[in-house]
Amino acid sequence: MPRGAPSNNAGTMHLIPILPAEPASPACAACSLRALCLPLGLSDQELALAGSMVAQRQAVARGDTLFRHHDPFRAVFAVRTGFFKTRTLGRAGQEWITGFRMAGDLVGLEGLADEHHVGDAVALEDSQVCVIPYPPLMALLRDMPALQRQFHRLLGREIARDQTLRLPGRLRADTRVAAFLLDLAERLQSRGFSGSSFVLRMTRAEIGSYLGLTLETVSRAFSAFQARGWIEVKQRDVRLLDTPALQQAVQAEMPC
Amino acid sequence: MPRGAPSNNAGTMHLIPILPAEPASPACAACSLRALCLPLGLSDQELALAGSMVAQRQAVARGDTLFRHHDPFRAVFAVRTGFFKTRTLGRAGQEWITGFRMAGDLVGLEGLADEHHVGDAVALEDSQVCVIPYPPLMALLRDMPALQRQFHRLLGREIARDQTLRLPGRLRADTRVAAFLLDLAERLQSRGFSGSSFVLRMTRAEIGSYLGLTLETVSRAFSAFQARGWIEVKQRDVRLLDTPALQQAVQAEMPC
DNA sequence: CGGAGGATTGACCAACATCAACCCCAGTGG
DNA sequence: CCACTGGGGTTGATGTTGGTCAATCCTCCG
Repeated sequence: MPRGAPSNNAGTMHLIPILPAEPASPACAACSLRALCLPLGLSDQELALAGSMVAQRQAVARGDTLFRHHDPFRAVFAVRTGFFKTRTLGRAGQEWITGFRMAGDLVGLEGLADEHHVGDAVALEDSQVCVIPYPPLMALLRDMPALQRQFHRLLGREIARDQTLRLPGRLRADTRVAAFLLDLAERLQSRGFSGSSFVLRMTRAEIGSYLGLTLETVSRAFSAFQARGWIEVKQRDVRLLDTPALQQAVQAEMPC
Repeated sequence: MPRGAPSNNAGTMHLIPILPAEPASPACAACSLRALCLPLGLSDQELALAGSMVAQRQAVARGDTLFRHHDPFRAVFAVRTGFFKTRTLGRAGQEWITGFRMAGDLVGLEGLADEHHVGDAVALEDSQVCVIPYPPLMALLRDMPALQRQFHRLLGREIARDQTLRLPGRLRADTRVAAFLLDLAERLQSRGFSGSSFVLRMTRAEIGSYLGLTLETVSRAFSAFQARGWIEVKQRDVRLLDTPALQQAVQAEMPC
């Protein structure tokens, strides 16, 4: 079992690398993530139709890429289980992390812009995604206003998110780390996992790259929070002991 | 004539504050921006329909807001003439600039997320926008696949843009400023203005806020570029003398 | 002509990056 | 079972970048 495998998410092991054209047996209607994902707000009848749009499930092993920079954009992906990072590779090979995606998130929306993906999506643990081919999606959006509305909602969320997440760029280092932990905790919680005790799926270097910090600075921030009794960290296991204190530290610097 | 008025954009003066329900006389079909804006790729017939969707034009005077944080989301706006900044206000009243918008850009897309706008949009010069109410837009997207495609394209561009523009957060100060100038120049050029000689519509403080720098650092970067003969700056007038040098300075640090 | 907001420049200092040593832990092979 | 290896994490010492504070200038506008 790979390092760091004790998973927040159930059912990520024993995956066949690709499940080709499996007709999405437990379709959207039976998916526990439907309240977070595209089908939110659909009627039962619409749910069945939406399920038919999901051409296949795909398993992505830890370390494999879901798509690479400049791949043709054919589909968006909904994460079912697992965890992804999205990144851009520099000419010198350095990695610029642009985001982390978990169950219920859509990945690959940047490809809407010009028929090509922007950056890579890499699985940080064995994962499973629903493949939603773009042309059928477009057609279905036309027929189902509720689906169209929800799709727009998710797109708007990405845009609004990036607009508020630009802000961390101007925060002090440990404030950024605190904001990162709180964001992660909240997203895990909204997906039914514990929001106070979880396993980091990414390295310190990846967190740093995402936040625009070095791995040492991230490590120091963790240590500082632990010294203050706000969190408990041991390698990748994190326990939030004083969420309000973290929130307050962030609020003090953040707008709204 | 207001300060800094010699404008890149024609036709920004003598504006009536609001042009209520003016039926968009020179509709999309006659608009010089249609190749940049929503109607890109529509047939003549579709263009006429699209024009009918634009309920009204609205004039926004320099300093006025187009929408404010948490205003109900009713419409997206297409900038016809002028220049906007989008921002978030902090509790202490400090301003966090999230972007600058010019002719042909859509503003207010973040509102798609949850029926409310996120942040304010403020005109940096006398401007004019097309008001595109959301319900009619949704309906038209349903009937016109080309419009739907283009709408998605613009949304995807926002998402991809934020993903690459997160990067400046990790660049050195003058590299960020160089990237900012180049981005501005390119956008102006693609809209038919000069890409090598233009007037900054925003203050050093606003640039700094956008880039996560102080106004002093922005000013120093400008001075340094000028000393190297790369640009010529005098107050808000900028002339790019050695674009390749600027590009190279950015490339050296940037990925892709 | 005076005032005010914006821009420039300099001196100083704090925060974070860099460099480096060391530790921890899992996996591997003898 | 233990020693070894290597990737990841922690911690400390030092240096650089860019923020802070402050003085001065420029330009527009009343």
